[in-house]
Amino acid sequence: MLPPYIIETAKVPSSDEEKIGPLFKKHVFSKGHFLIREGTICKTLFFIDTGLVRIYRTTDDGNEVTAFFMVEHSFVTAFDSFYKSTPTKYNFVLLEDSVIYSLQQSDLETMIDKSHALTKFIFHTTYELAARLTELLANVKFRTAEERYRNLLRDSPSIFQRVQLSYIASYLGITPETLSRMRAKK
Amino acid sequence: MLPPYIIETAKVPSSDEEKIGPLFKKHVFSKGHFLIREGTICKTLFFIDTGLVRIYRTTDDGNEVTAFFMVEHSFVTAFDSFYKSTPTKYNFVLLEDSVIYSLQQSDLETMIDKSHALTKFIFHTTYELAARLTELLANVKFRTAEERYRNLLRDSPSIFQRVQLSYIASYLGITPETLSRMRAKK
DNA sequence: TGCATTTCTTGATTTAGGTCAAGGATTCCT
DNA sequence: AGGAATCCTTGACCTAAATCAAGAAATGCA
Repeated sequence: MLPPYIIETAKVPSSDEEKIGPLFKKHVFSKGHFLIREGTICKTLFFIDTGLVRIYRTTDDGNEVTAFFMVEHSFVTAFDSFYKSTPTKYNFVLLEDSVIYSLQQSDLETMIDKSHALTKFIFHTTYELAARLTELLANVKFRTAEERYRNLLRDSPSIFQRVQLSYIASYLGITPETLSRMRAKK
Repeated sequence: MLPPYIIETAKVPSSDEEKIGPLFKKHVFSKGHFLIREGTICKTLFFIDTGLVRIYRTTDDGNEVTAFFMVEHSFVTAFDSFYKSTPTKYNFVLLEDSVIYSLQQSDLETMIDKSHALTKFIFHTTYELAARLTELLANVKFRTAEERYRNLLRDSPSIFQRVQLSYIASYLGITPETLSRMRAKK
């Protein structure tokens, strides 16, 4: 079944809905569940209906680096794996109990065939992700740790309620100590 | 006309080619030409057939920050503008004389309709871009300036022949002085 | 409820890379 | 070819944030 949020937002006509609905599967997963594990090949496109996913990788020296967080109403997949069918470097783990929809890569062609509305919508969300990544990149390159922290606090205050600080630190590209110090001064 | 590289790589059947070929326009632009200027709304998807594009933005304090470079055989557009029809923050300028193809956003639907091969290919390249951005982000957050420089030198040595050093410095997220110093030691 | 584990904070010290400044080397233009 | 921009290099100094270390707080679990 197609998630109601997508039907509304992407304005998927009900004629499309009948045809592509069966391609989507609904899942309820608990906190701690891995959607994708590093080293595996990912052939699934996920849609987060409710919940929160942390995407991270492990560095050569064994540290975990949070690449980013994805919240409800986002598509996620391992970009470095999905099309190329190579093992991904990333882990996708749920930080909250979540409702997730999945679409298999093998059904993508059918989806493109049967619903332009959804195809355009996925294009759209992918470009938004690219825009977000580009923004993050500019931030981490040319803003101070303090500015990045203040901006996150301004733009996504709820993340501080939902995610432990060490993950946020590595998302910001700083150490937990530095984050702690910045929080201390008002 | 569809660029030959795409026809081959995306395996676009000649039946599709006839239908979507007319949607693409070929351009020859000189070094220094702006494909996209910040503040404008971008409704065009470009494909770089030959050449090199520098994508940069201007910070609050008036500095230019190179987000990244795109070389031949890449699709480029202002992700923060294309779908949302909001003014982009980025400039796309040619660093070499280039052959560029363009597709108007208004023709995207037709393209999706007429060629699944190309639609899939554009999905594919967009995910590759997202993978690249994610990689860059991890690099800039958790590798030293020196490591980032060495990696770039290893992975894309030709960029040093094609692009001036101050642009490469801001791509790496360092100052020109630091880049110069790193080049000096062997 | 109480113990153990994990997470967060605070302090002292170090360092990578930034800033400022001035001299060379290129490139561009007529 | 010669002068003017622009770009790159080198040096001296400084600062933001990392590292190392140890205690406090929160969370999980029997």
